[in-house]
Amino acid sequence: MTVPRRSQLNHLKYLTSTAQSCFDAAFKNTRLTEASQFYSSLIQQCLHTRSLLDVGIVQTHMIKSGYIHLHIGNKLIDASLKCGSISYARKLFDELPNRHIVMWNSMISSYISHKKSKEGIGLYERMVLDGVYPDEYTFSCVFKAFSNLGLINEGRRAHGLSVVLGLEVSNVFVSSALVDMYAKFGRMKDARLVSNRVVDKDVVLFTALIVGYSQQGDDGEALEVFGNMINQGIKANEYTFASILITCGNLEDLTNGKLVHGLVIKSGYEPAVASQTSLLTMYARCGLIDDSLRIFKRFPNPNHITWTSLIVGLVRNGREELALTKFRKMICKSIVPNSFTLSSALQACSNLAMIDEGKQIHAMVTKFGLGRDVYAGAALVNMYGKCGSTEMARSVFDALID
DNA sequence: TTAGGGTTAG
Repeated sequence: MTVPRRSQLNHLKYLTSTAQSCFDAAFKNTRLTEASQFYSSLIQQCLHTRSLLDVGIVQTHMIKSGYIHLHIGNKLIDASLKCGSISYARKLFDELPNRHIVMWNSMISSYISHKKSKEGIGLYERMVLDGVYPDEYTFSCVFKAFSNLGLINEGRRAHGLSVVLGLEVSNVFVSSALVDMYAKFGRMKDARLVSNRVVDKDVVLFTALIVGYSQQGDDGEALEVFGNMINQGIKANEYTFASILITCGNLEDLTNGKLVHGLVIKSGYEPAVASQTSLLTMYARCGLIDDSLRIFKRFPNPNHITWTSLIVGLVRNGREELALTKFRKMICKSIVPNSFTLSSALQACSNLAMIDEGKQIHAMVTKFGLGRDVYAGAALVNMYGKCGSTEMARSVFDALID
């Protein structure tokens, strides 16, 4: 049997609907290794077409011809995931009598990366109950799911298992995922303990630690960690620079902010959107709003985060009128504002006591489904209160706590 | 077979 080409998948579709039995008879005469090669090639074609329908056709044919083999079954699951259907992959996964660790990991990580942390953890727990040992790939994705779901005790239990299996600090992917989990739970002491035990630290581990300290309000420690990283000869990347610039901004530390800006240019990360946005925020926080405006002008296509960063920076620096001009311009460009953007625009209205503009933004809050958002709600209450409309402030407040 | 970690706006 020759290796099938694109046309053979079409041919298989044709056979499936018309002369299935003739093809099956011919197929059964071939040897198993050839069948494996045949199906592998067909699945490969499904990956090119990214069509779940094709995966289904191949699967149906495999079942009908009696050729279901673990190796091929795994390939089918992989193809279904790559075609974007977790539910179809899960159906195949549940039907397989023996599952390879790779497939457990593929299923779990697909759930978690598609914001289905609960399902991912459910499968992880079933894997452990089934006596399948999680490996470094399993741990590198499940810790994120525990922090997404706020399950600290379960996360700590999984951490314990990774220690027992000798994977806690021997694999930096596992360690950095652990550091990130503890940081998200606000447990920086635990994050630091894990990090200290890692021999081969890398940029991701350091970045997770820096972000953790910064988000817990310990920007001084974040800056110190960054210094340690540089001293150890580990190069910062786009993610690290974006984070450390925010740290400098929080500290209103223009000296270090400019020093980092120099490093960003030297490292070639200046064009990166996150670096630019963080630079803009750092300068705004340090009171150099004109530098922020200059950086903003260089953006060819600013996204909603960039626009919002500028608006927030302008309001912070007492440039509310320009903030509202930029806000209107952003809306004209059909960039959808979110809770961050709208609450900042409302802050500008509040400072300027512009109730009519505030009312228009109130309508947008409702239009974009943020009527129950606490930040937008608080900004509305504040705006109506400052503009002397206590009745409206009260009504928004009551709707919020209802 | 082939699967994995960290950024930017309150």
